[in-house]
Amino acid sequence: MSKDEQQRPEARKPRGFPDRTAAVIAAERRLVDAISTVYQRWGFDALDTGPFEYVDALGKFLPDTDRPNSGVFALQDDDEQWIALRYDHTAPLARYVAENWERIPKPFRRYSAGPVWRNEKPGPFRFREFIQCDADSVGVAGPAADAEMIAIAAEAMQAAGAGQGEYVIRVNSRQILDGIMETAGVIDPAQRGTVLRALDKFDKFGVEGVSLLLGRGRKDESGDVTQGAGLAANQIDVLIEFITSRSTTRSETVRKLANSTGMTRSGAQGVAELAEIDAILSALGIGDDAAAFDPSIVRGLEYYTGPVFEAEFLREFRDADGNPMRFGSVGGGGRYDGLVARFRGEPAPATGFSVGVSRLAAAMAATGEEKVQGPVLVLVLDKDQLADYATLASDLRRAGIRAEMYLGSSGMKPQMKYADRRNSPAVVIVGGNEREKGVVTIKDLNAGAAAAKGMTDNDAWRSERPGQFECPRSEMVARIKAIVGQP
RNA sequence: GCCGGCUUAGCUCAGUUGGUUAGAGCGCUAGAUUGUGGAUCUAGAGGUCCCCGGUUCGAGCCCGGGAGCUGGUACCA
Repeated sequence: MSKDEQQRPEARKPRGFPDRTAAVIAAERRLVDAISTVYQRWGFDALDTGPFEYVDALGKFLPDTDRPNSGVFALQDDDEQWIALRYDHTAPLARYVAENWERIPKPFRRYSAGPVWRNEKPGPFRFREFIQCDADSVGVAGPAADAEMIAIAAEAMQAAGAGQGEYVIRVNSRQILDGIMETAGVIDPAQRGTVLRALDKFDKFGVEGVSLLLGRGRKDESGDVTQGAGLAANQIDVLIEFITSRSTTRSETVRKLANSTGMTRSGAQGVAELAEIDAILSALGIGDDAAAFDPSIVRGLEYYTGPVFEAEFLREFRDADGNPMRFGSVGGGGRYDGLVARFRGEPAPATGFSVGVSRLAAAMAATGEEKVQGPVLVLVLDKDQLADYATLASDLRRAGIRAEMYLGSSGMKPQMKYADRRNSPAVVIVGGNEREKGVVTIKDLNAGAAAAKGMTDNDAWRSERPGQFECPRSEMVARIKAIVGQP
């Protein structure tokens, strides 16, 4: 091995930070654009904060303040203060609002789209950097603001391309969850955390799995055991009955919850809020299929204080190997009344919603739903005619058509292959014959490929030249516009 | 983080009890075709058998350690 080779770095990529292809980027832009438009229309103003925040401003919600790098990406600044990349848009917003409290209008409504970073184990369609599209209202108390947020979430999902029945916003209330835990006799805060996390797994593990997690614990596929909450059978019954009390309509679910025995004061208040949210959603035209009440929704732990909601994309995708894959949650939000107050000591109620754009975009690109059309390619056959080829490409660009002159040094066949790989819609061919006649030859590559499908004989394929035609130079732009579908 | 599986050509994978020069399909490059992306045929290029150490006359294969990938689980503010 030469010295040179020993010093050569290995070309490798840190995991969880995917290289994004043109198809993914196109999907991301389309989603960010569509969702931002919804937020804008509902009266939110754009506001972006920087990528870094002080660790203490990101909050007590860090899992372990002694190890500032677990969960977030943190580093020590010149002045020895710890700063960290934001893990969502909500915490930075709370800091901004607290810092600019005297200047901003209240209620304060803003949206933001941009990357956030989480230092966690990445998985399929789960990244350490991803784009979130976020809307928040600060300074608004009461269920009307939450109902609005839920309606916006539904609109955002539709804007992202989810049709009727392809998505659902599941709604629950932290107050009701607190109430039911009190009823079940779960008092210890640590145990409450374990119980909430167990309830949140209902979607994944069903009644049986959640019961195990609430009781002794559960063994996973690999044989590893998850410690349970250690509840007694009668306590587990109360909680299981609660999370399965979902009905097909919001009003029926509310009725069931209201009638459930031993409901506490906090629980009753939560139920009353859901009833109000239901009424407003109905007035806004949000049906039971678009927004449902689901007692098994929990969403994280620390900062939510009231209604919580989760957006689920129901459409089934297939991965590269053709295996069906479900999305699950692509967004979430809820009421977080304590987050701004943390900085100020006076109440600042708030509610918000966030869509995880990157996962959606990556899946859409993976399923081929998002395909990027390449440029029209002007082939270079005679090296002494470069100026002429450059003019042809320029004429196309001036008409708004994506076009390039071939810049390599290869022959015609490699140029055709290049056009194919770029997913070009067409190539422009001008050789001696065409120049003499004052025409160009245009080859519609998609039409050519379609026509070639039935041909098995090479000579026929050669002589027929499917998808190919000559036209006067003056008609080139118009003919190519027709091929690329541009008016 | 915890538990499991995997790692051989660009990709997907064979590789016998530990035995000479490690294979296939696909892909890639070139030609058959003066100027044509598919198909067919022909030829060619392409390897640190993940890394380090051990056992052995001999290791892709056995043993120990490490790394990476992957699935489950935990965490997900």
